[in-house]
Amino acid sequence: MSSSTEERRLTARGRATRDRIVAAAATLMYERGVAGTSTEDILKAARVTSPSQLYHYFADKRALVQAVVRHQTERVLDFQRPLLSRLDSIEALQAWRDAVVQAQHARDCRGGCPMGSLAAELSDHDPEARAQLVAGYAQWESAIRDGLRAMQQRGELDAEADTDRLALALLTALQGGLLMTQTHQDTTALEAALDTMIETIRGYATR
Amino acid sequence: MSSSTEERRLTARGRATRDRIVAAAATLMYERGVAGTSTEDILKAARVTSPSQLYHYFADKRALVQAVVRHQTERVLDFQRPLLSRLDSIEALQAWRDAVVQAQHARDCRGGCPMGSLAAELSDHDPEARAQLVAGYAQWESAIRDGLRAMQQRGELDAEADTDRLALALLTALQGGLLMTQTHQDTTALEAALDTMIETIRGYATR
DNA sequence: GCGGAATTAGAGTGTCAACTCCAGAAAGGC
DNA sequence: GCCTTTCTGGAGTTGACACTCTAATTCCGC
Repeated sequence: MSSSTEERRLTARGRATRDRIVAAAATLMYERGVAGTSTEDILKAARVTSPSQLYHYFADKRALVQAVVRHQTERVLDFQRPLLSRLDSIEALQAWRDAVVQAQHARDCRGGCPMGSLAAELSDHDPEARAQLVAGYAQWESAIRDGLRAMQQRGELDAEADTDRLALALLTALQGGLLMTQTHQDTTALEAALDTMIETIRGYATR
Repeated sequence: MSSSTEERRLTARGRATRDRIVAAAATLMYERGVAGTSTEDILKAARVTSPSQLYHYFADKRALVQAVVRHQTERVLDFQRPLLSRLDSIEALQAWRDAVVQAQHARDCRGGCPMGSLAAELSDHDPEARAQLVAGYAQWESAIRDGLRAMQQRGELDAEADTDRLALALLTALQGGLLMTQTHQDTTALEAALDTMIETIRGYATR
């Protein structure tokens, strides 16, 4: 009973195949949705020969899905944190915006947010997955908030700016923008949403 | 070959059962997702006794899904348009915001946006459904834009306010807010996103 | 090296979902 | 009324998918 899901003792090889399964599942579920990817396809993609291996590491598909949620949360935060941790100006905020927009183009505007697509599919029917996603969003939100607060403490932002609310609004606009990017297959909505949010934040700039 | 999907001649009874099928499918797919609802469940909910009836009106499940997309788009716009068409002040904009937030509470913050959930699930793999959704969002966006322009023409909004961009940003923030509402099971993110957007718009108010 | 645990193999099972077929009942058109 | 088309009923088919079982193999600590 180490972490939330008790992980039995894993040998190096065991961990490797477990990781391969999660990574393959994450990729496929991102591309085809959770319901749209079969365990068989996952095994094939992970170069694993037998279903018994999957069920050796996971109780059932739901448990695997939860591991995928954790995996994707980690990936997103690993991408976001370095950009957000050094927010020291409106320009840095715009650099973050540009990086996000560019990341969408890099994947041809398909797939949306790795967390957001899981959220849309799972929130209503998988309480554990939902809880994981809420926790992930909380981390993301606080990374943004920390960035804004850093700006504020540097004196770039007015002291009365509500960084909590702005961070949440920014994250929310981003989620909407990523969904719209996926549907429209272009980033104009994402750009409009982020730019308008940044415009509001700029309104609090001390200049 | 009348409309996009050729509709054969339908008798009154035929149209009635077809409508019942679409309505039942829409409800179930909204609650359980498209992949999560079986044709069998749809038939049961629509009080239709045989699968042959479903396949009499729809070529396959995909075709039914597209009808559901149209159905939901219409429902959303029917709810939104009356609120948006009489935007004549910042207060009216806030009334719209309140109505949207309240609608989420009315459904216990579950389900998200009827169009957004379909968009997340279908955009990447059903081009026809995606096209329908893009068209639906365009209508929604222009309803918002018309409202903002009306405010502008009344002199409530500065002439240099970019209503096109603001409308798109508002819709995008709303989509993100509805997704976050679904995941968090509360409306704080939705409120933060919409309020921040409205704050920006207020910045253009001539007062 | 040896004992026990972790890992892998692969065939198999039961269920369920999408879809089909054919025949019978209702309903218009004239 | 009759003839054509629409609509409905219900049994059936096919495939896929999540998951199981038993047994073999590898690994690790000692």
